[in-house]
Amino acid sequence: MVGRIKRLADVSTGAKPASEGEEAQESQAIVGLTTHEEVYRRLREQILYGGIEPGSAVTLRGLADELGVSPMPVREAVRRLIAERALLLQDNRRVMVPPMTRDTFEQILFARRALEPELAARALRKLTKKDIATIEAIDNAIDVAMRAGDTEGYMRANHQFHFSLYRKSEAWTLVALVESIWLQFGPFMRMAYGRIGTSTIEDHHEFALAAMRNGDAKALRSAIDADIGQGMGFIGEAVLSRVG
Amino acid sequence: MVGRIKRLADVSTGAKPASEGEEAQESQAIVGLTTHEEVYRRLREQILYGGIEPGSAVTLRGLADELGVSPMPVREAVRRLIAERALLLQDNRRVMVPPMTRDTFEQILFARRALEPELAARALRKLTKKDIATIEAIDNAIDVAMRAGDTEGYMRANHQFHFSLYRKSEAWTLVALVESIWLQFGPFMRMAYGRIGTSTIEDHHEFALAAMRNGDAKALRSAIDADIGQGMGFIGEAVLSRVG
DNA sequence: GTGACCCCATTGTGATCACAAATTTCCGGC
DNA sequence: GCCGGAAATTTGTGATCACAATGGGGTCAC
Repeated sequence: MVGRIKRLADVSTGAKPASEGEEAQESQAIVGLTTHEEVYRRLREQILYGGIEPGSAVTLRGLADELGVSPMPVREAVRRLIAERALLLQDNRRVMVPPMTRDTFEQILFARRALEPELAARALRKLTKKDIATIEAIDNAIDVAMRAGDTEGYMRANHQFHFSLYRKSEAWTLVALVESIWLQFGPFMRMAYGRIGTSTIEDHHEFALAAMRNGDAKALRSAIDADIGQGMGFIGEAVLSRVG
Repeated sequence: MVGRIKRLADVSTGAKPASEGEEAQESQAIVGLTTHEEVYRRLREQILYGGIEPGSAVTLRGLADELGVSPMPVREAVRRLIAERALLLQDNRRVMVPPMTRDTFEQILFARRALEPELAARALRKLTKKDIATIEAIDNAIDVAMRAGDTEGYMRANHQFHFSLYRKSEAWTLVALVESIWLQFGPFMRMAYGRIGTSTIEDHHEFALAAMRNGDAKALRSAIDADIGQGMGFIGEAVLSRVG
């Protein structure tokens, strides 16, 4: 059953079918993927874009039935996400989306500011005009989703904005660290935007784009840093006021 | 077969049986651990302390036979380590300890310097006299192992030195990031010391300990930073001269 | 002697079954 | 009516089986 191209049962996951293009090969590339890998990506997206509420439990057989596969590949996908700290294995051996605490949140903020501006600066050196145009297009998509109040669309586009930049750095080790970090605050971003809406967002992407055009590493660093500070401040205010 | 206390076949893994004490509960706590967890810890240690040569392949059935368990828990343990980037799943679907490249090495160095001094500084605020004494004892063990040319003993003690400090910060999210990073350069540390020996090591632990005693965060930060720079420089020189 | 092709062993992947622990539900006693 | 305990269900864990793909080794043709 390895290379067999078996489509997963097409459940309503809330994920847009093929509007990605971000994960290098997305819509067309189900071919050749293991079931485990496909389950992993689905779950990952659900977590990253807030499809699963923090604190809510996740069961192996439940997911397996939902996706129309045996519990086996689900087990591996879930294990993988636990290792990435996107899911939490409790002492009960039950799995859930980890709740956010003020401490964790602050650490995530620190790690983001320590790593992401650097990634942006490294990417800058390899950025072509075409790359910048692509990122500009993504930023436009962000604006559209934002004005439309499309929370998930906004989150997808925002993720794309940052990572299509970071990936240009080709610093895969650092990118992997940052991806793991994003997985950990994704659900809360969704909670925040779900409460307050996307219309009030004021990101620093324009400054970042200007810095890219000018090849100004220092300015790009501050723009990314400011964007992180602003975005995380927003999330923190919206969510942490009532949580730990 | 869950809670069953089934000792794994006692294979010669090169790992000292119960000299740890570092992972909070080590020797006594096999009780109640899942087989998967136990396999994971064994593999993790082997990788962390250089028991497996970089580039060498790892097979599920091979490990399963070696450890006297079914391939199942091994699969999960390996998946987990792949997610932590301690192992690499190749396109062939074969698993190996990832080779080191100059780029990866440089990124690891950057990440370490960005995160570990901060962890040390955060730990400093919560450090008791007793904690410092413990760390001092570990540093003595480092000296002993170093002079004895006991490479693995040195690596274990060195790991303990850093993480018994970092863990005091209680910044678990950041500690997890750093643990993942250490897993990625463990095998190369071993290669380096294997080639050049441990007798020439000149760490900055004394400065770090002095800073701890004085409660001097700034000095502790520089000591840790210097220690990282020195240690990684040593590894880089020994290994990267002939690799990519 | 060398190269290509085919066969077999090895290995990862997925499904199913068996079991234990934890949770939930339900019933009886107070 | 409420609380406690026992039974049943749910759920994670581990083993075994089946299958496909990759890799290696051997053989045959030239």
